[in-house]
Amino acid sequence: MQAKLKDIAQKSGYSITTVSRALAGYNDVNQQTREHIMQIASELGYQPNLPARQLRIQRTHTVGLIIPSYDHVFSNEFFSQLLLGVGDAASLERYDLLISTQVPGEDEMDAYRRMVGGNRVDGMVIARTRQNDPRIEYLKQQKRPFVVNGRRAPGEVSDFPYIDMDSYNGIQAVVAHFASLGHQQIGLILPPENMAFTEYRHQGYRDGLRAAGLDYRPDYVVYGDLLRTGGYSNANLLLDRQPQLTAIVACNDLMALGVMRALQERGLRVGADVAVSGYDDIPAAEYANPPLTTVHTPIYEIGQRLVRMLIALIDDQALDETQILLPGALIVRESSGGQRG
Amino acid sequence: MQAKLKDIAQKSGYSITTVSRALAGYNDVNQQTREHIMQIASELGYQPNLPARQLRIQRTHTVGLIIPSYDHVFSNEFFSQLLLGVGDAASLERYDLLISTQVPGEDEMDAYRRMVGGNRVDGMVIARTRQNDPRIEYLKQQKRPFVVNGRRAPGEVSDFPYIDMDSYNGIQAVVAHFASLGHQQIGLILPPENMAFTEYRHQGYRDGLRAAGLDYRPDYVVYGDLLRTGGYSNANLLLDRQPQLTAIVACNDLMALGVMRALQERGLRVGADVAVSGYDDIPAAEYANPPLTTVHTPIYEIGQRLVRMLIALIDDQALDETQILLPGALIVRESSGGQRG
DNA sequence: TTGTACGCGTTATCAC
DNA sequence: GTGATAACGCGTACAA
Repeated sequence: MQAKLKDIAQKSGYSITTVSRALAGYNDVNQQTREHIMQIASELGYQPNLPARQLRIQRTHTVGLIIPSYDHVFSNEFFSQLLLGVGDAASLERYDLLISTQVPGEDEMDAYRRMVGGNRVDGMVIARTRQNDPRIEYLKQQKRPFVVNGRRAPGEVSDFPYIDMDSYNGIQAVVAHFASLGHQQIGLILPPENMAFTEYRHQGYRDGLRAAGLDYRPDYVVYGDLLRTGGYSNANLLLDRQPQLTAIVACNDLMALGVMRALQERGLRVGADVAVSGYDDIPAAEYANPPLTTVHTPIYEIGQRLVRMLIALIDDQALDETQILLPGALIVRESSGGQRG
Repeated sequence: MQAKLKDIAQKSGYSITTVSRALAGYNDVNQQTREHIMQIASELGYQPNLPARQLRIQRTHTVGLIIPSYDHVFSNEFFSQLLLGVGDAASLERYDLLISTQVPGEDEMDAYRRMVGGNRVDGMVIARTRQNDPRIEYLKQQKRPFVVNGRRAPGEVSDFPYIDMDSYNGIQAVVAHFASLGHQQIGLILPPENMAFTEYRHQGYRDGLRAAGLDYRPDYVVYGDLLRTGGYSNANLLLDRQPQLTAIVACNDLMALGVMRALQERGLRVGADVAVSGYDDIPAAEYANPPLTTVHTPIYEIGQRLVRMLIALIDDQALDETQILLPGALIVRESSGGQRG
């Protein structure tokens, strides 16, 4: 049997109220009384019953995060980093983290309704926004605190707190880098079309080419799936049709690794024959062979900052910044190759 | 304002009791009444208040998992896979997952006391057992359901439900494989000394050598940290002192990737000059250059099965198996090289 | 400084 | 079939 306030009250001779206040640190309780009570509490191994407390104070001290099912497949690295950032920052504020992985068959919104509508969390972290994201509508309508990793697609209004990476800039920097090495035929493997950030990257590519005086060619551009296998198959697709390409910009590191594998199977040297870049800078990028040029994305830090924003919102504190765009840093490694002849 | 039973009761004209029973699917309520009530509930967007329900029925429908702080650093892949397995299986049973990442300063057990003692979860999943693990003692003493990934170290009694991989066998298979290729000087990079599975792997190595008629040499063995950097530095350490080594067995893939990097920096060809193997078979292993020989470990599946075991325990069902040892499968790839001259 | 009384929203027991 | 009523464990206004 678990010890509860009542047990401590009986054993100490004080009322439940006094015990509650003593343990909660109220200063209107006699010092000796408090010590006595705390002594007994620790003897009994007292732990407050959290559901009861939550019901009473209407607060859970918990933030929620739902992992969409399609994320099981790709970008594990992304989610595990985000999760650790979110989890660490939450722990520091003594918040817990409630996770639900959405099961494939189920309506995505059910998980949100249970967590939010069921009062299991004080606020939500949303990741991987898509175009017309229904989760955001729901949370706005419920008037529950939430923060988002990723803004909406270009053209849509992002009227909510978010932290996003400036992937327009990131891809632009990659293209400028390749152009400065003398590349003129630069292919692009985009994320899936319905992801919010896809068009930003597409535009970054376009404008990067223009800034370098190069033409945009639609047949140099394909949509991938953010997986290694997607990089592999799309690189083959691209090279079958456009063998003149000397550089391939992949929109994440996993796809870039797949691209490298495809090149190597074709007997092409990564870097020397075809330059390759990724995006995200996951640990595997540095350890790839050759090491992968990429854009560093501070996912862990984004997770941390998101939670701090969220907790501030929950506590009704004013936020200094509610919409943050983080620049990515270009990391040049050997997969860039050298200056072109 | 959130709709509660009371609101539905008022609007429908029935009592809270009847509303509760109608929504819970009791069959002692009139069919028309039920439909009427369900209609109103959906109009009001009713969602049951979970903390209240939890308090009342003394069940949370939640399983807990605590991520130790040292795991932030290494083996992300391990934890993200485990987490997804746990999360998916939990979702299928309509359980949620409460995560706490232990903050570095805090006493590890505090997180467990809050989760378990605070009645936030019905049971716990424990991962990465260490020698003399205090978490297991605590949960046994609390008489709370729990399942463990990993048994205790050799010599200790594992009197609790677990699923572990048979890493004794796995490493033995690797050594046998290398020996069959003609290797006679085989180095080993172990996990940290205090991890429960370290000694199993050590013994697998020892017995694998003996089975192949090779001598065990303590100076061929070092302890790593399961990180890429640990593999890198330990490979250099090993090769500085024992340049005659022709094969290095690393106890996880990350370290193996670090070993490969060290070899390549020394101008040695992975496979041809020095064979390398890892353990776990994370996705990066297949995509390494050259692809990495390793032992496949079904972490995702282990996570799933652990949760199913745990939920069975919570529901007081009898388990057919409570202690499961899964064999690992040797995956031979190019980092093995070929037959030795 | 301490105690009494009440309510958070739900489910379960019992009577009608 | 349906409805009062109590209880889960806690926090807090108010009174003493």
